[in-house]
Amino acid sequence: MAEGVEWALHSCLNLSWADRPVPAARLAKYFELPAPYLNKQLQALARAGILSSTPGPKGGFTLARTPAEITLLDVVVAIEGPSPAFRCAEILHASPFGDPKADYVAGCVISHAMSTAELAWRRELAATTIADIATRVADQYPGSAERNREWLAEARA
Amino acid sequence: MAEGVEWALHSCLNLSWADRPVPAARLAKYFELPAPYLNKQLQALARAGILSSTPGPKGGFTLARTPAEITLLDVVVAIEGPSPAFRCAEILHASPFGDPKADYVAGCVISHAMSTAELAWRRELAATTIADIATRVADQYPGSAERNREWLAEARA
DNA sequence: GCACGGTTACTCGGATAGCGCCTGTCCGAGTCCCGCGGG
DNA sequence: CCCGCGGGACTCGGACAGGCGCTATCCGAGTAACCGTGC
Repeated sequence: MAEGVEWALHSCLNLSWADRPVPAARLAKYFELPAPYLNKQLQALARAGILSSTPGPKGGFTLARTPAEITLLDVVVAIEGPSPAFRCAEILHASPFGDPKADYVAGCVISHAMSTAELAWRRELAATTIADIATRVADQYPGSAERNREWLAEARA
Repeated sequence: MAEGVEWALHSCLNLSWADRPVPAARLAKYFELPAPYLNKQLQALARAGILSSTPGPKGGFTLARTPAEITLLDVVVAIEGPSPAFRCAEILHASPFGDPKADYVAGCVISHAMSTAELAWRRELAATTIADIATRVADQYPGSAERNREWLAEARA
């Protein structure tokens, strides 16, 4: 899986603590990441309607929705794309007894089993929101929310 | 996900029908796939202990275990490798309040959530065996087992 | 003191190289079958 | 007719190029804040 997914998730979590737009460079500084590339990932999140971007001074990125309305699946799909990891190439079309005009995405038993497993994965991701993550972090590391909000609001580097 | 996984799964299914060794070239011909590359995938399955290879004429690949003892997860792991799709890079180490010597694979809430989802996926794959697939195919496409066994036993192309 | 316009600096946004992994290909080592010759 | 042996062909096994997607980077368009000026 693309490493940018991890960055995007942590960025969304950080943005859930901030109370005003945070520039991509500031978020990148937080994890010592290359700023231009993180910017690219945040753009993808903005295109997906997860983030809202405001240009100009004092601008940056903000969550476009409530943290409770952003699931982990939303972020993963925004970065990785909507196509599933296991894509049935329908190789049964070339098999000796295969029907060239059959729909093997639906008819192939193997494809069906893999899709079922992947559905379980997606269901799990869709059941967890950024708000859930934030709650657990607050529970596990008290005070981190306030610390991070202040840090993100500090003078830009 | 690597496309070779699909080939490996279909190959295992075919081998569960065969009653004697099948050469890689014959399996490749079944799906009109490039033989040398399919051979490479089958080698990986053999290294993982899923297939058993016998050289020489009338040689080829055979299932090393009962179809009921081969799960989809076994095949996926043999091809894709054991490392999970989402690998926590522990970027929290670089964060302003991060502990450089903390274990963020276990401590990071995001990493934990992603691992949970991936575990659900693996659990689903581990619950399905090649024998299950074969049963469903026999149920859905009657006679296909016999047809395929005969075809695989035919003169090599 | 207030309103307004120009300047400035800061932000996102998309277009552009570099690298690693998967895909695809090749040839060599090993092994079993088959035919031939001898007993 | 039966047994042993050598040639041959077929199999796997690992080493070698090519292509695509993720990683990393840059510079330009747009916009809001800020400051100076005039009223």
